[in-house]
Amino acid sequence: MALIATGATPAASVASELIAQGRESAAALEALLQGASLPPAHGGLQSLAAEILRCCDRALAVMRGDEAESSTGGGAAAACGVKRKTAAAQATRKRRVGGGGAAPATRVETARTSEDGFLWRKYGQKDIKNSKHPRLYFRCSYKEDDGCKATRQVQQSEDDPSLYVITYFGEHTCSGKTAAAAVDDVDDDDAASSRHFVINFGSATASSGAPPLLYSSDSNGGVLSETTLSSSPPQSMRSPEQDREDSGVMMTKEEPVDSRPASAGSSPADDASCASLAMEPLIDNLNWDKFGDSSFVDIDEFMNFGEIDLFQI
DNA sequence: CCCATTTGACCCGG
DNA sequence: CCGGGTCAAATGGG
Repeated sequence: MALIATGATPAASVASELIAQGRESAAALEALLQGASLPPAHGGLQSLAAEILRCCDRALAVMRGDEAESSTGGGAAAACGVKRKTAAAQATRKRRVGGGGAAPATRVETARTSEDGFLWRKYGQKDIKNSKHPRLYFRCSYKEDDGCKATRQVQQSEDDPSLYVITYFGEHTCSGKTAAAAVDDVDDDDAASSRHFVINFGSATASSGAPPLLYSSDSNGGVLSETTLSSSPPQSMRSPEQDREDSGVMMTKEEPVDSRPASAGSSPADDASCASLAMEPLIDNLNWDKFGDSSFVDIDEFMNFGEIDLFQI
């Protein structure tokens, strides 16, 4: 349950973390490029970003010792299947979001709320045993109708009040609509169909053969779901103010409760598994939209990559 | 009036 | 029985 899956050596952990950060950046870059509605000429840039992303992924996989799996694209699914047992064991609590499927989890620590581009609706809050701060539960806001099973948990870090631990579960099955819709909102739905892009990791992925979204790992079970953040689409709707502070996370209120004795304990609580994902049609394309209107710069505001660490659980 | 959040109850697995 | 996750009625805001 160490924070970092790569428990091997400290150095490895650090390296892994760094790579993860690099991956984040690459993903962000890709997202930006994607969203920038650049002239076709820039397609190369995207591929490049995708390539970097891929390399990071592979590096991470290798460090974890999963290289075999990661390299085997379709294998990912297979690998997952193989690991299924492990996964199943861990994913004891199926009841989670998807009910049926175990969802891969990605844990992210961020200084600020990370705007991942999706709209989340809070559906619960719970005080956790050894945490001073409550854990907030969110699910993809966009219509359960659409059946999007993505959820995420947000909790303020114990030690560092300025950090928030955000754990993502599940995939955004709302692919077609959610993200796009959200983005569209900016203008309104009227524009609906016309303006959303679907990121095509395909090429990158294809080459590696692995679905960009998940990687199976070993017992520790981490599955690295696609980077929640990086990929995050833009979508800034709602009130500007909200976007930033409250942004997806909104700790607006619970935050206040900051001082309280607690021993920490990094609880690995999250259960994740790759299992089901593999089975289902890989959703390799969340819809990303342009970061739109605001311009890339915004991304900085939304997420502070420097402060984000991605962990596999 | 609509809808997201709030908050306590309920449910499930360990 | 406990801890954690989700549901759902009530509430507040826009």
